[in-house]
Amino acid sequence: MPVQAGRASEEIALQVEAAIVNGRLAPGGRLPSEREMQSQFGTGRGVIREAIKILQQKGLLEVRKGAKGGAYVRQLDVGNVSESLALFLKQHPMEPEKVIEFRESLDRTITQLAIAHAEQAEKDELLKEALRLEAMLLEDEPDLIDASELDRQLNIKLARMARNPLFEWVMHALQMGFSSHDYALYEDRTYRIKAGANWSNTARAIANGEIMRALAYNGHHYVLLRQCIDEKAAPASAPNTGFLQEDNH
Amino acid sequence: MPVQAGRASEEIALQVEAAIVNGRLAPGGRLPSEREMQSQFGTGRGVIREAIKILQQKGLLEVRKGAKGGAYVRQLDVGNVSESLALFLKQHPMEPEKVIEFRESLDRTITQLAIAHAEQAEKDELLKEALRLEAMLLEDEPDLIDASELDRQLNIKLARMARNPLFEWVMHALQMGFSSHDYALYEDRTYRIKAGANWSNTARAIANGEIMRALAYNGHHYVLLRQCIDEKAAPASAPNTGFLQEDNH
DNA sequence: CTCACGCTTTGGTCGTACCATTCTAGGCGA
DNA sequence: TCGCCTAGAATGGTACGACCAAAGCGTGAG
Repeated sequence: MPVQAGRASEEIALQVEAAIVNGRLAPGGRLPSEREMQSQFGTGRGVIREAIKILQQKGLLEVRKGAKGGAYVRQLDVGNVSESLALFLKQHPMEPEKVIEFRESLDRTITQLAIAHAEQAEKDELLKEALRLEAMLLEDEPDLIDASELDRQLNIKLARMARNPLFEWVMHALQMGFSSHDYALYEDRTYRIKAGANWSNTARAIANGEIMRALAYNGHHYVLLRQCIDEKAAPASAPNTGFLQEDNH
Repeated sequence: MPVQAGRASEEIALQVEAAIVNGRLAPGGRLPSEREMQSQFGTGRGVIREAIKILQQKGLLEVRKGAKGGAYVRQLDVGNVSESLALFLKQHPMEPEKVIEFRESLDRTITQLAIAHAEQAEKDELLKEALRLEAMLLEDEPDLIDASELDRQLNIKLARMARNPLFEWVMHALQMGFSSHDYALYEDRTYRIKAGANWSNTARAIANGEIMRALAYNGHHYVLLRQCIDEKAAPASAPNTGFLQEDNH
């Protein structure tokens, strides 16, 4: 059990991670207390704490304090992966066109899969939410924060309807990485009205199982998006700022 | 600067992360030594170390010891995202069909973009490598490790030719997450020969700018993949195992 | 029977000391 | 003068010990 390699904390983290991945430590299970592990591994407590911090950051552990506290094994969710990708995207700003290109490709497949795999109830639900978004965007002074949040949820919902976790994951990550960007676009009144109408048209086509029509509306969404961006880019010539501008604490 | 919130280390980690993402700390830059930060933040050294461990795990920092050592800001690379995804996939095993579905969709777009955007030299290079892979897979006792590595590189190369980093990154992440699977498939002699031939056909079509032909071969790849997986899933009992074994050349 | 208090467990933080590694500068020898 | 080599400084890595804060649990008073 005891270790003496270069970085003891990472070694311990690897051992515990292996135990978790191999199922020897099931989700919900609890690791020994730090002081116990300290003596089990024959190391100082700081090392144990650092190992736990590593696994906590990976999303494998959840730490609670107090009696009956300790490190509990957690079930990973897409949030961790999305967060990782989002962080990466923040460090690698890229032209909006590239993001659009990617999302457009993704969206086409998702739409088709959703039509094929999702329950009718889900499709109706999607339509209902889309109509709600459209109504929201038609108001004189819409709450843009709420609207873009709903937009995000619609995208996630649609991705989930594709019944393939990978699409859901990537869409989730993209939403996290570029949320601020989407928000800015809705400030253009013309765009938001057209986009809202287009969302409900898309959702209606999906609900009716009209694949080609859904894809057409889907494509139209990206036409609108590109038009809007081209207009915004025309006056000022700052191509790739915008993602890093948010400076909150 | 000093903090007193619940988890001091996470608070500090957030502050430093914000500084990095906002560009106040450029990649290659160096953070103060632990003992300096200890006094700057008015906290114990353990807290500083844990904060650094968090950012190190996120891939934002690289720590070197000795004189001129310390925490250096790192440029994130896809490796971190891939690692995160791989871990997630380990805890959430999903049907190969879902992965294939996703990759197939991605591959179609990548192929089209690559034909449209890549230089002719790159396309020729791709073809050359594909031919090398095909020759490799035709050997009696091919080195499957090398072959699957080359396969991975081909996929990455093609993704890079699409001139959109997002495709490259996602493809990279997928390759890392499923490397073991790919390797196993090449053990099937029939599959690896057909797949090798198909790779060079695809690359040739791309080099010639024949979009539809390239997409056809691309689709064929996934037909082969699904056949191979289906056979492995349903061993010996299938009535047609016999004639699928014979080679086609 | 209920509620509050205090005890126990356990993570969170601080401080110090010492070790291991790495770079640097200055001295010593050829 | 040039080059190697060693001593020292800077810095992360580890250990130990102490105390604080939160959270659960049990017991005793009302």
